Amino acid sequence: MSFARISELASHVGKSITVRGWVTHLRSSGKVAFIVMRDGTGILQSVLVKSQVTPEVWELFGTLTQEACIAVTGEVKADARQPGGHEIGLTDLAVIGTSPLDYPLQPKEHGVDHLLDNRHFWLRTPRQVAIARIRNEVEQAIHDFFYERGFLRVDTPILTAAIGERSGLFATEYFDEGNAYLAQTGQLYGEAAAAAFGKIYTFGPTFRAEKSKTRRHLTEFWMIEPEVAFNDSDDNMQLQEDMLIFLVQRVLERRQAELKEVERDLSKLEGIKGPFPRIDYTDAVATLQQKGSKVEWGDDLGAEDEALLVADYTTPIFVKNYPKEAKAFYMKENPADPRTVLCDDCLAPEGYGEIIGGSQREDDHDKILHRLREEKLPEAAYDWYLALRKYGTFPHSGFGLGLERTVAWICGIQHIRECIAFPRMMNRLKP
RNA sequence: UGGGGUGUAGCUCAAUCGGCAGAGCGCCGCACUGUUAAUGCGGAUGUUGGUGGUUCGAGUCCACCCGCCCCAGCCA
Repeated sequence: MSFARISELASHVGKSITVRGWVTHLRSSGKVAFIVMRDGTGILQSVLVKSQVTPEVWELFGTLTQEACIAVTGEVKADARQPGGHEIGLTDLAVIGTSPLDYPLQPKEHGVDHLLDNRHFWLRTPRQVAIARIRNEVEQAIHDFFYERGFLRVDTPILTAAIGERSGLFATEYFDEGNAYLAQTGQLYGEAAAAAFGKIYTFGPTFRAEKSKTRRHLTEFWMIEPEVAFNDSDDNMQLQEDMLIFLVQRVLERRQAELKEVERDLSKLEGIKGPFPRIDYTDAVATLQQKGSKVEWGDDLGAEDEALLVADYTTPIFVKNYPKEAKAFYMKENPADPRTVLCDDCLAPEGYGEIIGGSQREDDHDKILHRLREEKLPEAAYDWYLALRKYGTFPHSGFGLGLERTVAWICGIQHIRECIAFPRMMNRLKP
């Protein structure tokens, strides 16, 4: 007996083959019956004609339920009516795993709470499969992008001492060392690695114990953080732009079927070309004030302000050189305006908001120590980080790309919880 | 943590002014040889999120609590 995946059926037309998978739909017209099944590579309909199969097979069909795992055997026929272009004329049927009648998901609309409670089953639906494949394409494209450009991937620790961003930390006991914290960023390690390897990137999970309940936040999310020795802030933005264009192009080239499944407006993605506008924070504030915003110089830009700015553009935009107070301690002071730092937020179009935060890093030992103290951060935990500024300090820049936010934008998905297999949110630790 | 919603059958929702708790899907039975969320006919399915209160009478009004959703803040 020879087996095939649904995606491979084109090369088996006219032959008898066995396909294994899970029942998604059952239809019967008395003497003709249909089984629609899924195997992860596609959707396949098999046809049973009562007069052409054994009574045992016909009877077995009657016992099938949604999500039963089955093996169907029969001749592969080309059939233009079918989604995958093929159909099986069933001659034999076997049940690999039965499925009771109380399967929680039906082929119809469900509420999001129910879907999240049943995320382990929700993943089986066509839209979720498409999103997962696009995410996978984006991940692979990121690796390819950096590999082709001579970057080294560095895997940074997940258990850390208290370093990183200012917002909430997840803590756990760590032997005699006191508390360990789940990493909020790999950046500081990335900076150390950049002095060893020149161009590096990290790709890993990060954790924020923020009580955020918005469509753009998860407590556990995946971040990609390149760090490049001798890149200044402008080089940094160029790298971000090149990467985003590369990612969008790759998905357009290789994931047309999945983009169609998630009903993405392709013209929006096809319009993603450089150069992306680079707007100075100070100019952005002036523009926003003209548009009626109450924002004042020195404030961080809120979601409403960001949306107002982005509305004029069809590509991502950079907002650069924010006031020092609004940003992290490690960002380099702007020589042209010391009230500000050399940084950028990359805002995706269509209201998807910030997908990248980047900056040139402060490379002056005394300045960064001063900022550390201003922020009242635990100086001892940063001793090795400060030493990077002592032994061969170097100009360098990097950024953090939020993977789920990027996938949400590329897919046109409203909430990033659908862009990761098992989302972690304030109120979701299961499944 | 604040603001705004919402909670009724397994799921998605309806229930007029406070007056017999309903529909579709799914499920069960029957019919049907080409269905695409098949169709037609028949059937079973309820602690109306919880606790109290008002009332002759509460899914509906009031109070408190709980869950969930959306928005904001925090950020990627």
